[in-house]
Amino acid sequence: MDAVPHSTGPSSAGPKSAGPERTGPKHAGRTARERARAELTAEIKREARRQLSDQGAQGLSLRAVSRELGMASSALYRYFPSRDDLLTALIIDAYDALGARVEAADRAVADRGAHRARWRAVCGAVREWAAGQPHEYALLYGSPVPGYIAPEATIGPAARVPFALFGVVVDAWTAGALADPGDALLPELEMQAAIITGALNVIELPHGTVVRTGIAWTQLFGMVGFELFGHLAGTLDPADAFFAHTVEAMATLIGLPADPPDAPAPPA
Amino acid sequence: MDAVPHSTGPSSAGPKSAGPERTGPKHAGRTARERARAELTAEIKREARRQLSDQGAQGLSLRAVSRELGMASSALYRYFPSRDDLLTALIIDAYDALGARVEAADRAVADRGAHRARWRAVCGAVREWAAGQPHEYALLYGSPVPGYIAPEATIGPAARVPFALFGVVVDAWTAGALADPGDALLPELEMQAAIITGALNVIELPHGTVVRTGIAWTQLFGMVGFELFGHLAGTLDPADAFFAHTVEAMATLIGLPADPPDAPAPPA
DNA sequence: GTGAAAACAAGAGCACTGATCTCGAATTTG
DNA sequence: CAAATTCGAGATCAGTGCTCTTGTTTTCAC
Repeated sequence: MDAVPHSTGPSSAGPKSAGPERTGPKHAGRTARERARAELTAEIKREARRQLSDQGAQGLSLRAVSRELGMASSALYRYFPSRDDLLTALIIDAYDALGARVEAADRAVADRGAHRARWRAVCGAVREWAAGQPHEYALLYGSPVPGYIAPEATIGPAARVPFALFGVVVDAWTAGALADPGDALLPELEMQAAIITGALNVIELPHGTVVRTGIAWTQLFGMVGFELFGHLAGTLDPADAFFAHTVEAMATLIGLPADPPDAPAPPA
Repeated sequence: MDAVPHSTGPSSAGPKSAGPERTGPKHAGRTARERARAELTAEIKREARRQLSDQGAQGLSLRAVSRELGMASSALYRYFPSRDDLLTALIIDAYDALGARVEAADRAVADRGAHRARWRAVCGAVREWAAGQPHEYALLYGSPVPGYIAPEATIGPAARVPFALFGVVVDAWTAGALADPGDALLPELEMQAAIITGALNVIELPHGTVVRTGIAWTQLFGMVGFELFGHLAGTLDPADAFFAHTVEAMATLIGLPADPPDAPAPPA
């Protein structure tokens, strides 16, 4: 997600003081002060998320948040050193919310061997989440907001969706349901596919399949973003059919076989 | 810069009064005042675009623009009723710049029958333009900036890229170089494909091909956006190979045949 | 030409914003 | 209990988009 290793350094969420880390993450908020701090932090984020959902990142105002919470604006800086840090915290939360939703959608498919149904579920979950929280989606996948350097802490949560997508493909492959497309790859791409395969903790996965899944990944977010940001208006605008069709087309591109007949059929 | 004849219309730049339209669009700036107005408008946009390229839409400040131009900030409102209107003007210009670049890249392929080469050229032009003006790309395809309602005047310029993509496909089809993929489409999608086909002024085009081109269109922008916004970092980050490979894969998905041997070969 | 009408630039001002600093009050820690 | 730390509030600063008023300049019709 971000190329610079030290990213924000001391400027990410939370107070910069290394502070009372001695207890470790045993249970939340030992002292009353710590508990109050955690609660207030959560409350700030909740109110900020509310404003974000209302008017987008542009309309998120520290002063408005503090006003709504009945505190001075300056007090907010004890919890988030800057507006961007608050935004970063919201970004991480949003990545995690989306990731959790997607993973849940995958898990909800009872038949773990119905790979195409799982693929549908994962893709559909992305679209549904985006439709439900358009501003948060825009925060994650739209233009980077400030000058911005994506903090290190976001790359983990951000990877959950591609992990879910690749998880389905890996399962299909290890189940023997996938054929090697036998694509010829450029050397650079071959190496990158190898790195991805390694990150997936899987013995082997045809590199052509890896790349095709990458194509489907970028396609999915391109399509969802276009729908959400109005670029499909006038042509593919009610995008339900286009989306459903495309998800199948991408599954076919990867090579996911049709599900057994008792699996949930494609919508409509 | 702008292609639409009356350019801004009543709602964007310019005073709201219908004013001196009697002369018609014969030649730019008849009276001295009109000429000065046109020049200043262009100068404002130029300076605004400069600031945009520097710090993104977030960093575009009316006051800074006026300061740089040596005028009072209030005077700027005679030319653009609001900051969003200035942004809208920049958006339209950017769409046109991108569209012109893409169309030029297509035209630059001498052999009009080398459809795959033209496809490569068009896709590559999108990526190159995006890399060259990341902030303007973000303005067009990132999160909608204000509360925002895409003004009517943007849809024309915005359509130039998909038109260029479809143009290649239509040419390939009319040249008999394309096979009907014979995709089964949902009724809604079938209707939308018919609408698109109608908008293309082409007698017939297999609806499956239309939809596949739509898939490639969304994939292209998803991939370019992901690269530009850093979502490929750590995996497919130097995206040249991935991009080249994917462009070919999408051309294959549509059914564009390989070019004749004397045509420019795929890069690398 | 001349006088009315329209367009214009500038300045003051409003209601905001993010951010910093200082100063008492509360709380945790030794 | 005392010292150290954390905390909240107020004042303040520089900056923003935008509006309104005032006086000047240009244009247009007679």
